[in-house]
Amino acid sequence: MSKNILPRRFYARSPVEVARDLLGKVMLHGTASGIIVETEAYLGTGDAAAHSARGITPRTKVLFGPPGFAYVYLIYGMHYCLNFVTEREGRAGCVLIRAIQPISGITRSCNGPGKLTRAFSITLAQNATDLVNGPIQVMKYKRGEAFEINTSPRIGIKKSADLPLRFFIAGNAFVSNACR
DNA sequence: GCTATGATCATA
DNA sequence: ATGATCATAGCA
Repeated sequence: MSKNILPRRFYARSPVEVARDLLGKVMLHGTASGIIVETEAYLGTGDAAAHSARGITPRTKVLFGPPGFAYVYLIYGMHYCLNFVTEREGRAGCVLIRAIQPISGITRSCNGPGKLTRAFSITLAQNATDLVNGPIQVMKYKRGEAFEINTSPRIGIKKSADLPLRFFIAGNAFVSNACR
């Protein structure tokens, strides 16, 4: 039941590659599961919008650690955001999970970064947990159908807002409301 | 120690 | 357009 979990080398690449390849994959936490339909890449270098842009701090150190770990933080005092750490140890870079299409165990909508963490009961307690061997699991979707990937600028940031680092499944109804 | 500030969302 | 609400970072 856990043979399809993505290996650590899946995450040991650039955030852009991982963000694209994450679309259509399944995320599981507790009884909740769903298909990742929208992501954003945050680069380790040259990306002023990334939390890692100003170096290692207590909060961002996991971003500089080995790939395949969760980075969770609280934003606006009320919402948690879930990221997957990419790149080899020593290099920052991560992928923000923005929207998920429910499969099971979901009682609230997940079309937005703050909403999906609430629907999946993800909090700071899951920060720095292992995606390969931990409470949050990411795996291939067996019956995955073909889909088109669209890109756009990232949402809700001020710096580097021009970069097309947001990826989402074209036409998917569960993509967050902002510019579909 | 103190203060400003968000990778958001719901409401109006 | 605005308010809710707090961990983090930057500065004194």
